[in-house]
Amino acid sequence: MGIHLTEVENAAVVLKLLGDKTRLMIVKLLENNTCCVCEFVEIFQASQPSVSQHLRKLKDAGIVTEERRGQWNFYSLNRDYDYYSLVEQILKQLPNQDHKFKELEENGTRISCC
Amino acid sequence: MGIHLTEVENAAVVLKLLGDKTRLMIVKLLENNTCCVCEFVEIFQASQPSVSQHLRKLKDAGIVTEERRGQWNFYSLNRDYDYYSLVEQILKQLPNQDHKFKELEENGTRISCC
DNA sequence: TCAATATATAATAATATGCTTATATAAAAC
DNA sequence: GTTTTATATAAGCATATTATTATATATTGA
Repeated sequence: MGIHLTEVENAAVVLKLLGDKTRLMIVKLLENNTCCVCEFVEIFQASQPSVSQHLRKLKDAGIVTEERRGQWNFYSLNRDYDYYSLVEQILKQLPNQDHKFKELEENGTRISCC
Repeated sequence: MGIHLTEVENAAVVLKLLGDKTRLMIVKLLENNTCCVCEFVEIFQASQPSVSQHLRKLKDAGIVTEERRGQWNFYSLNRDYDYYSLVEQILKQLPNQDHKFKELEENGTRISCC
């Protein structure tokens, strides 16, 4: 988080990052899961670069962490993040989205990596 | 809130609105106070139209309410707002900012209306 | 009625954002 | 080693956002 910013300003940065439907859904899905890029591409029916760019913003901010496993990059919620409690409280207000993963499986579109 | 939007999408709209340091501070200050525009102009050292435009966005979304009293427009947090619990939880994560009002009084810059 | 005060609104310009397309990288499979 | 798969990055463009400047409105008080 930038130097010289107040707590409120830092929080505003976090909220702005979560103030995008794709990123907010990514973070909500990561609440209970570790996912690789391909799953998000399927779930959002979005382009790979678009998803990748959203993930990079979240990673650069420290909200999520990235872990390379072979060909795949797995993303997780960073529970050591300075503003994790803010993120946590926001996620608690949102309905569970884990059915998205089941839909992928049912459609047979769940990529084998994940 | 727009039609056809999911709960997560609606929440993203709220977070985007609060993802601006000026608007987030406005809403935090309104947590315990009812304020008119001139106070915000003083506190933020911002232009009157800038503050007015931020307040309009918050009002249009339903996050705050506006009440005309004579020449002045007083703004309050809308506790009947659909996503008030989300707003409330976010504000709980932020440090109290009521000292801002005391600073105005001490500087003698607190406008008489408020 | 006229001037002052408080505020809203409109127009504009600068900047930021998010997507697409194209390309680069890196690991795995053959 | 060449191809395939998964992903990242870069460039470009369209749109959105925010501040400024100028102006309009509405209330108050002389």
